[in-house]
Amino acid sequence: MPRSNIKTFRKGGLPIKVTIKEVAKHAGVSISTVSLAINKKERVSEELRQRVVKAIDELNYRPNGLARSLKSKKSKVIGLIIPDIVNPFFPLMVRGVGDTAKRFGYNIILCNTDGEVKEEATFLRLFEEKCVDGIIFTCAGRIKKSLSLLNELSIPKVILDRRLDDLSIPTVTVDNTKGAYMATCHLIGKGKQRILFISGPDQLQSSLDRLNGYQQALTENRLAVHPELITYGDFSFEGGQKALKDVIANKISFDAVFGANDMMTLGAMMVLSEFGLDIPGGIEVVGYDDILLASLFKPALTTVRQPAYEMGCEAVKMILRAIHSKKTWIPSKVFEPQLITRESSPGN
Amino acid sequence: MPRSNIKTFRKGGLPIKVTIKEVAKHAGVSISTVSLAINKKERVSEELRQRVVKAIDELNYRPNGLARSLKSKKSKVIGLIIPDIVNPFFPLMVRGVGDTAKRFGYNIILCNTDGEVKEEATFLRLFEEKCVDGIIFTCAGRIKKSLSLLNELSIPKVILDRRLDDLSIPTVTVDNTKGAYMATCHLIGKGKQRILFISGPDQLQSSLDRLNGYQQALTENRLAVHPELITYGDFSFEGGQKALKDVIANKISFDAVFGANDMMTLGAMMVLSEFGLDIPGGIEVVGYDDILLASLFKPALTTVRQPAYEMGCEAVKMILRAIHSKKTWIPSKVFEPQLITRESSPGN
DNA sequence: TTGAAAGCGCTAACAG
DNA sequence: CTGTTAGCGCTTTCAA
Repeated sequence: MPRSNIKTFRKGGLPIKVTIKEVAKHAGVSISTVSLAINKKERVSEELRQRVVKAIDELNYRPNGLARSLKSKKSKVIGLIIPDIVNPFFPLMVRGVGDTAKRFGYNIILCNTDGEVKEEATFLRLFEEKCVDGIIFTCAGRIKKSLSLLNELSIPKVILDRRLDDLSIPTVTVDNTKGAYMATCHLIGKGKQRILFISGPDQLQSSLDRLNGYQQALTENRLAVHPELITYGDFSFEGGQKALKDVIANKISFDAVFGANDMMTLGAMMVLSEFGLDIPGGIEVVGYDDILLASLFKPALTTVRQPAYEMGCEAVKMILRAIHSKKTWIPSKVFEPQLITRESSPGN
Repeated sequence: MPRSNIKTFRKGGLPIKVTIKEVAKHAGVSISTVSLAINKKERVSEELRQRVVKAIDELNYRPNGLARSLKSKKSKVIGLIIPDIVNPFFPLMVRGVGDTAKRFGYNIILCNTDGEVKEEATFLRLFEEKCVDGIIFTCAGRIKKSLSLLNELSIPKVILDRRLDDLSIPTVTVDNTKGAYMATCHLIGKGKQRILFISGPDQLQSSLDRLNGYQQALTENRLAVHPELITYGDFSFEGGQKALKDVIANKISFDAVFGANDMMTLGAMMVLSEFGLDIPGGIEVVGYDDILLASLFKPALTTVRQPAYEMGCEAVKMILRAIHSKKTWIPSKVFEPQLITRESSPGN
C-alpha cells in the first residue's frame, strides 16, 4: 500500500508538494476525513485518525496555507507598518508584536515606510491583496493624511504609537503629554528655570503632545514659556546636534535640555560636551524613549521610558480582539510613561 | 449598467470583497479577459482593456493574492529568519532585505528565533505552509544543526551572515577571518603586544573565524598567542563587561582589547573607564560590526565595519536569482570587511 | 462517522 | 482577440 518513493519528482528536479489528496489515498480515506482529522480531531474515529496521522507523517505532508486561507478567509497574518526598523525605538516594539503574534499563531509581514506617506498606501493595498487578518499601523506623518486610506479598508486595524483624536480606530499609545510634563517638572524641581526643549517634527501628534506637556509644566510652575527655548529637530542624532549648535550660535542661554526623543538628546549632549559644558554639573539633560543607547552613553541619560515591547504586545492583543469579536469598537490603551533618572540629571 | 451601490454588505456589516467575476460582469466581458487585462495587457484590445480598467476602478477591485498565489505557485513573499531584531546589528540588514525585496515586488515575513534552534524548525515549517518563494536564513547556533532542516525544504534559500563549509546552499558573508586579522594587525602596528581578545559564542562559525584571524595576525607578526588573553562573551554589552571584569580580577595584563562584536567591546570599554584606564592612552580598543552606537560612544570606537545593509540587499538578489533561474547552484558572495579608525584606537 | 461534491478567486490552456 | 472551462488545495455543507 505505501509507496516506496515518498517524494515524486517533476522534470525540473524539485519535489512536488504532497497534497491532501495523496494523504487521503495513502491512508485509504476520503479527503474530507483527512481535513477533519487535521482540523476537528474529535469528529473522526480514533482508528481513522491514526491512519491519517501516519500517512501525514510518512508522506511528510504539509497543508497548503494558501488554499486553506483562500477557503477559510483567514490568513493568520498580521501586516505591520512602521516608519523605519533602523530607528532604535522600533526594534523592541517589533519584537513585542512578533512574539505576541507568534504566541497566538499569527505571523507578521513587516513593512518600512521610511517616512514616506505614499508608501503607506502601497503597503496597505498590499495587505489587502495578501488578505492579512489585521493591520498594525504606525504612520510616518500626519495621521489625518493616512486616515482616509485606513478607513477604506475593511480589515481590522490598530494604530500603534500614534494618538488619534476621534475614536474611529483603536490606538496603543503612551501619554506623551504626561511624560513630557513629568520630565519638565523633574528639571524644574532641580531648580532649572530656562529649560531648552528640542521638539520633534511638528507633523507628529506625539511631538505636539510632548511640547504641550513641557509648556504645561512650565505654566503650572509659574515659569515663563520662552519661545526662543523651543527648537526643533527631526528625531535624529544629527538633528539634535544641529539644534543645539544653532541655539549656542544664537547665544541663547539655558540651564537644562529636554529633548523629545533620545537620539536627538544624545546628539545635543555630544555638542554640550564639545563646548565644554558639564553634565549634569552645569547643564542637566533629559531625553525621551529610553532606548538602549540612553543607558550606555556617558553620562547615562535620564529619560522618559516608553514601554515599547509591551506596546507591541498590546497592539497584537487588540487586533486579535478586533478580529475575533465582530464588535465595531475596541477600547484604546494608553500606557503610562516613566521617568528613569540617571547621571545626566540625577534624581533627588 | 453600473450598479449604484458599489459595495455589497453582508450581515456582519463588513463589505464583501469585490471579485474578478463582478468586475467582468460590470465591464461586460468574461473573467478571463479581466485576468488577461490585468496580467498580460498586450493581449487584450485597447477598447476592452479600457472597460476593464474602468470597472476595476469603479468597483475598487483588488485581486485576491491568495487565489492568485494558489494558482500561480508564486507568493511573492520571502521568509526571513534572524536571531533577534533587537540586536543592533540586524535592523540595518533587515532594512536591506526589506527594501530590495520591495524593489522587486516581494515582501517579507520576519521571524525572530531569539537564539532558539528549535524555533527555526517552526518557522521553516511555517514558511513551507505559507508557500514563501524563498528563504533568507541567519541561524542562531551551529549551522550544522539547522542544515538538515533546511535541506528538507525544496524552497530556494540563502544563508545570510553565516559561513558554510560546503557549497550546498549559497551564502552571503563577510570575510570574518580577514576582518579580525586586519583589526589585530592594526593594533600590532601600534606597538601592542598583549592584545586581549573577547571572542563570541563558539557555536558560531563567525566567532571561530574571527578568533582565527586574531591568531593568524599574531603568528604572522611573530607574537605569541597567549591563551589567557582569549576570553569569551555572548555578544551582549553585559557579556563584554563581565569578560573584562574577570580578566582584571585575574590580574591578567594587556595593552589592547579587541572584541568580536561592538556591543561586547563597548561593555568592555565601560569597565575600562570604571577602572580608570585611559582609552586610547593606556589601552587601545577595537570592536567589530560598526553599529551606530560605535560611532556615538565616547570615545568613539574603532571597529571593523560589516556592510549589513548591502548584505541584506545581496541576499535578496541572490534568492531572486535562485527563484527565477532553475539552476541548482548559485555562487556565494563574500563581502570585504573594512577597518574604521576612530578615537579608541586612532589610525596612524 | 464518513464521503461526495461544491466552491473559495484566480490563471491559463484551449477552442472559437 | 475573447470566452469557456478546468483546476490550484483546501474546507465544509449535505447525504448516506
